[in-house]
Amino acid sequence: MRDPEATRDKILKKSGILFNTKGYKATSISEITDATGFTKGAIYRHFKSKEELEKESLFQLSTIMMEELRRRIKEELTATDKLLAVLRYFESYISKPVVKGGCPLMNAAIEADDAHPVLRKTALKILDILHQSLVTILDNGIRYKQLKPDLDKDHFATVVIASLEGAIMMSKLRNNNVDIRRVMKHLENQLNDLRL
Amino acid sequence: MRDPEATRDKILKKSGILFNTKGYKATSISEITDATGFTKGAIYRHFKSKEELEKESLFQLSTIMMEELRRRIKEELTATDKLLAVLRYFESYISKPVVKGGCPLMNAAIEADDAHPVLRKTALKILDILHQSLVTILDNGIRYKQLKPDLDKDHFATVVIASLEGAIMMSKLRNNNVDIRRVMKHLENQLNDLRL
DNA sequence: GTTTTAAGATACCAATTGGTATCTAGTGGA
DNA sequence: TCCACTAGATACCAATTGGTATCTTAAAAC
Repeated sequence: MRDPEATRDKILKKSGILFNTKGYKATSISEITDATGFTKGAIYRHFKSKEELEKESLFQLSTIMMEELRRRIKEELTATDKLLAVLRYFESYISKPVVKGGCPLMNAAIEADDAHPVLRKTALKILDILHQSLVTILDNGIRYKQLKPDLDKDHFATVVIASLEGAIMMSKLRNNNVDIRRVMKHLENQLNDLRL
Repeated sequence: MRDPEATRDKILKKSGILFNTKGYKATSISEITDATGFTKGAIYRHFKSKEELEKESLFQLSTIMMEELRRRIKEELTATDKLLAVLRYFESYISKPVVKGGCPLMNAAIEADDAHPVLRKTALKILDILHQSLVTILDNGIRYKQLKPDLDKDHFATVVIASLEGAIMMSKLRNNNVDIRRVMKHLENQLNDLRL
């Protein structure tokens, strides 16, 4: 009956959804006990404070997100197709999100200020990983003569991440995918200009 | 000594800063009394609930933001220069923000979910106003033969807003203006492609 | 100068917050 | 089979939350 690992997982999973939809500060321990069916005792056995639970949850959310993203990237063979897969993945954030409540990176980044150094550091790490994944794809694209050798990888990666994140915010607010589609189309055009 | 209008203004101004930096839910009434020097009695005389204060604060923040933006747009004569002024304005969000804590639109949009319909509605309104300002500039640019007549105004406006908002998030998180600069350069290039 | 109005201070409220100490009971090892 | 361990439940804590009722006092109206 008892399965401490499963308990921990369930707490992480349910709290992750709550944190990502309602916000970290705005989610209380009692909401997590309601969602999981466990009591405070169980939560504080597995996590030493709410702050630690927030950090672990965010890390888990970003892991889910990045794993799914990597999976989709791997499925494609050329740099162009891999980048298109990234665009499609971000669009799916609106229509059928892998994690509910929008992009965990964005949510944590907005909520994290100087008073939440733990969230901020974790968000920074996610952003770096995401940026690096894009740079790697671009790098390989150049190496295998699929993309123009003189393209500015960091520049392009930043533009892609910024516009996709902004578009997710807009589409979530407007509750449709018009904005994310427009941005996708724009990035597709940019990408075409980079092809050899 | 007593000046109810000034009291209201001070409450709005100070709470606006707090809401925009710490978040709406995360800012308590007592923090606002500390920041303003007024008591709860004063606050609840001028605002019937915290939710109403949040709405009024956000509205005031967006008004400040849009007024400054319009001022800068008006200073320029051509559509291109007006759009460049918009880009420069968003960059100033990082270096010397008109309102502390990042873009009020983004902050409210991220925090607002189904549980905060008031914030959400206000954020939607701000987004629409911002979008419309850009469209108007583009429209005039076409009318006065400064921009290509076949450009997709809504498309371009969406791309500009999305990438700038995303870039602000990234630059605020990284605590530098590398990202916003990259995005600005990108948008400047886009803009050049639209010129006649 | 007195009265009326309302701005803002004070004192309270129940509910909720994150956190802890203690207790109960399920489980693996001997 | 019994023991030791620990997962998780229960019961508590002080502090804080948003909100309200009441009181005081500054200022406008007469």
